Amino acid sequence: MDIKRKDVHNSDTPVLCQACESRHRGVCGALTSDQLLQLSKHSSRRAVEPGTELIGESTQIKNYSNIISGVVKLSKMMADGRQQIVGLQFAPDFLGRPFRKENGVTAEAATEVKVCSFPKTVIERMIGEMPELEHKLLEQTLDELDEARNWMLTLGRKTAGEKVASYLLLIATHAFPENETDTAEFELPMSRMDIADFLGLTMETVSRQFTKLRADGVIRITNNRHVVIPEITRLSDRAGF
Amino acid sequence: MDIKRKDVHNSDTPVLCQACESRHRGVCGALTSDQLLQLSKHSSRRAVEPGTELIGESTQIKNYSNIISGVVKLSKMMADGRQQIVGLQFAPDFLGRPFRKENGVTAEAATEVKVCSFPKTVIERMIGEMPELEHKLLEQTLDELDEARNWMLTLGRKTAGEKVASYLLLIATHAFPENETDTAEFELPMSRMDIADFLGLTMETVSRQFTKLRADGVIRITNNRHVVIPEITRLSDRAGF
DNA sequence: CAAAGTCCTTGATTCCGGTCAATCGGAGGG
DNA sequence: CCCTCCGATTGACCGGAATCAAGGACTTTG
Repeated sequence: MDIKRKDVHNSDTPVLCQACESRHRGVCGALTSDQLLQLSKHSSRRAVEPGTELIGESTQIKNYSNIISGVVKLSKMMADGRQQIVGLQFAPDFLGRPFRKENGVTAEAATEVKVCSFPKTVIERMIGEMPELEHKLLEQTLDELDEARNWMLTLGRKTAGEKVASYLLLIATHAFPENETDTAEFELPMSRMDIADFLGLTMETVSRQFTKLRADGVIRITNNRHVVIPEITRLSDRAGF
Repeated sequence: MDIKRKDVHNSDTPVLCQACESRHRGVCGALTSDQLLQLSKHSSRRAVEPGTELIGESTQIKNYSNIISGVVKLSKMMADGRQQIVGLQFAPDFLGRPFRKENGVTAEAATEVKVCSFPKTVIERMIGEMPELEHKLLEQTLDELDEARNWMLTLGRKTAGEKVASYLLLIATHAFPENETDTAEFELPMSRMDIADFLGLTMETVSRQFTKLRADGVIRITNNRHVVIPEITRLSDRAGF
């Protein structure tokens, strides 16, 4: 596993987990600063490169993590290699399946990812002691369930064109949580293959749909990853809602 | 709304909610008998016919329910009428989206359904007071999320044949939670159209796949709804895992 | 029992997206 | 600079599921 030295802290030194102070959706948003300090004694931060497997589908879970930055893809694979990405997680989401030994999905870094991890035992004890923490977890889980169900509509009933438009809107929304203007500009966090695995399509079909959006003047792409959407309402018309 | 008289109780009379005593996954499994009695004062039971809408996609939620018996389908619809069933709920699941005014999906009775409902205000107060209740909710929500993600793999990556086999296995599993033998026999809780909407297919394709399974001797069907699967392992080979 | 209705099945044809294969283009290395 | 590598694009063709259209089985109604 590839760990950048500068981002690694010895897990015995008390480190204030910075991710947990800032935003609303991470596990630690529910904690007081005292509790945070407690947790920090057991936490360790690290940064990993794109492609690094953070959690295996049927490996034992030894620790839970908060995502500090980057995008994590959750995926499932069939015996013959067919793959489906079943969710994306952004900072400051919580990573891990509580109350189970295995978590049923593979978590893999899509971009460079920084995480802040705690041992399973510590976090599960804290859940038992602090109802606010469990409440936070319930809220995130309910949000993830809503997202999963939204995506099921996309997978089951949308055309390739609508799927790609929906994907771009999803990423644009996460890149600019409260965008006022009608223009969006961002880096795609995933390869064409990953996008295909997320949309239940092939790489080639995704590529053709990008080409069509480009030809129609709805989007502009440079370096394969950098996207500009001048009028995002024009794109959402194509997503089919 | 069609309510069978004999199943309706006046919500002012204290009624012990029987659904809540028996099984493990409903909300009330976490409650003591005293708490149950409390809740019963505000609960009302009713039975509805197949097709009855229990919760609208964007209607205000006034109450939450436990499913006592029957199957409830959760679905989403696009502006042009395309529909996707995003989940099935069986007794003793909890029905409703806590902490939100709207719940984003339509809940509709697939079979005859009996539910036990409580006002939103009562249950949300109880959640705040009783951590066990919130824990129960978190566990159900996590299970539903696992199921949703499993189904995303089915929707995105399986063929029509594999989808239908997966559906039959899902229903067989819920009909016989711990089936020892290799034979399964049950009633399909949904029409061909519903199954299609669940699998992201058309009615015709579902029908053809049933015909093929019948021709291959994997299943037997009578009255369109009654299914016998002599060797369920032979079916799961076709589901693709 | 006929008529109508609902749900399901079957057939003929079309078309969207998959498959297979060639090519492009930027990044990096000798 | 050429060469290779890798991801993305493009093209030709194919196939699985959708679409359109009948027809069948069963139930309900008068």
